[in-house]
Amino acid sequence: MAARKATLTLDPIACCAPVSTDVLDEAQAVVLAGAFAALADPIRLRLLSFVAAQNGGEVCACDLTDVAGRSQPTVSHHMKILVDAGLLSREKRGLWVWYRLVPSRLASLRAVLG
Amino acid sequence: MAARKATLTLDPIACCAPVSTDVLDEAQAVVLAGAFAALADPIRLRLLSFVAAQNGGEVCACDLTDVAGRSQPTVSHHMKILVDAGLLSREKRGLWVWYRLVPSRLASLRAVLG
DNA sequence: CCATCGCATCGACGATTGTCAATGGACTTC
DNA sequence: GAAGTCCATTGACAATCGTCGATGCGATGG
Repeated sequence: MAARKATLTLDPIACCAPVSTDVLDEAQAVVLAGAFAALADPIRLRLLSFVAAQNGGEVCACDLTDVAGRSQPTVSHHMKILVDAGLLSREKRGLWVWYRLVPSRLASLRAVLG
Repeated sequence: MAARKATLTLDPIACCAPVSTDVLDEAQAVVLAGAFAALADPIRLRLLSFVAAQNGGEVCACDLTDVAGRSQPTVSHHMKILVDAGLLSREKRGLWVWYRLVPSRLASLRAVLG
């Protein structure tokens, strides 16, 4: 273990002995950060919770502009981010598009925090 | 319950009956989004996991530039974001600054995802 | 008191993000 | 096929973010 970098005459043991056993590597960190970034917007959180609150488990895209209070292109943009992050699945049936939660993805993120 | 907005002659019941019972309100969403935003950067995730990996539970700021691979001002900036988000606590002892996890904060975020 | 060290803050810069109007593509109905 | 509807994509813009060099501030040691 490398010694402290401090050149002051303070007791070296006073500053750490970094036991960096379990630090996330760069690649893992980038992937996880991308997932959390998808949650880092109030509109997307509300959209996600709206999907989660549905009884049938799915929601029609046509209702989302009201929930978000944003224009249709903006909502579409946010939903794409959530889908790309793996948090939602998207299915087109006829004229409408339906979204569902991807619980396993949420679970994996939850695991990172605990 | 409001009827679908669709004006096509498709079966209205084919598109949703939005039972928006539990949607996050705006204020909650903003606070949560802020917390997730703190996790939405690879450097910050690595810094956080580095703190979490410490045996003593705390880490000296003097070791963080090596872990992050970034300049000292940049690391200080990221640590401030993590502290402001309530994920880390900061304590100055003599010349050095020490950081610790705030487990309760992580737990509350985990709860949101499940 | 003065030199030195650890860390925060400031100022500036390019990169990324959230937003909307305009447009396009896929599908349904007539 | 023509008209209409839903949704995605594009292009543009202001705002925010990540980064670093320079500087400032508090603490330590001589």
